[in-house]
Amino acid sequence: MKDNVKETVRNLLTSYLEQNNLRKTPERFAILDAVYDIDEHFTLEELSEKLNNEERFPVSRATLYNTLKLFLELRLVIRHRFQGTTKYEACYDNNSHCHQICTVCGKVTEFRSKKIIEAIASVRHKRFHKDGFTLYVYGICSSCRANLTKQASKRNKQKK
Amino acid sequence: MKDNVKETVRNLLTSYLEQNNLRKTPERFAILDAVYDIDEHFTLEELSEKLNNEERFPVSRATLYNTLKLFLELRLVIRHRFQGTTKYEACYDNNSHCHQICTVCGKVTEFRSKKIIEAIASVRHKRFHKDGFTLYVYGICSSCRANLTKQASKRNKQKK
DNA sequence: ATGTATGCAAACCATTTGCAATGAC
DNA sequence: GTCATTGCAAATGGTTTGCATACAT
Repeated sequence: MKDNVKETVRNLLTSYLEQNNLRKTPERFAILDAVYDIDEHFTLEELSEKLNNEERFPVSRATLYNTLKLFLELRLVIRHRFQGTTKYEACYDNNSHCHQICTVCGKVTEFRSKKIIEAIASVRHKRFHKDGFTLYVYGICSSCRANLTKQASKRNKQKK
Repeated sequence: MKDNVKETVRNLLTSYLEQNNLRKTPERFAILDAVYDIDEHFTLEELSEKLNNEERFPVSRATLYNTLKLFLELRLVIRHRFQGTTKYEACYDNNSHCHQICTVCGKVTEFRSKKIIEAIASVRHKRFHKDGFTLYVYGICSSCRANLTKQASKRNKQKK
């Protein structure tokens, strides 16, 4: 992740903590840094490992949950629930991509579409100040589709 | 939900079960009917209550989970994970609305946008056959925003 | 008759909670 | 010194699993 983004989110966190009389603990900043060093989806487990290894800042599970909750409220991260597993993702300066999910194998791919972003931005909301979005497009990937076709023709042969 | 929709999804389920040598149990059809009688998000708990009361078809928790899983695969329902709670929703003939979520109070509202639907439909995917989407637009609702402003000015007074 | 589906109860496991110790202010 | 925050361990609760029974085919 770009350094200026990391700096910006650190500043966002700092001012939020100051304005709300919360404490600027080293844990919080270590976790924020780690989150913004990952360029993709990650599980809490993976984040924990990253903080434990890599000469970083080991943190308890409870603190990880607490801090990610704080970041969620601040919209510094978003949380996805893909097929049973929970994944997080840094979203500041990174909230404009869409997710394509195969409903058979569960594979998640990202894509971008200027048209979609503009369409979402153009919607006027009543009594609501919008600041981000998550789009999941569901379907079947080509390899799963091929498998399904194969299975179907197999079944037909058996019947004959 | 419109009767012709209920009929259509019953047929979809029937042919899927037949094609895959699965059983057309009364439970499955009772659950499908109940799901398509609810016009909004619902929890598994609420679905269970609906089946228990209302002269319907009481079904065990395990079967509910099994059956909803089947419906998810068939894309007869979608599953949302809102702020800790899991909600389901009938999605056949009902998959074109978007969700607006307040990140402070968690309130979820639906909205529709032809422009967004068209933008999503217009995207060409590589090796992927799209058949539905879920859009969450995050932000702050006006009442939460008002509260935040109130709190902030309170804090400022205290400091003086 | 066969094997899938159901229902119960137990197991699971990610997440939350309670509380004592720590440390930011 | 005060009180928010951390970390541990225990509790929670939604979801899954195993297995005996029921029943669709």
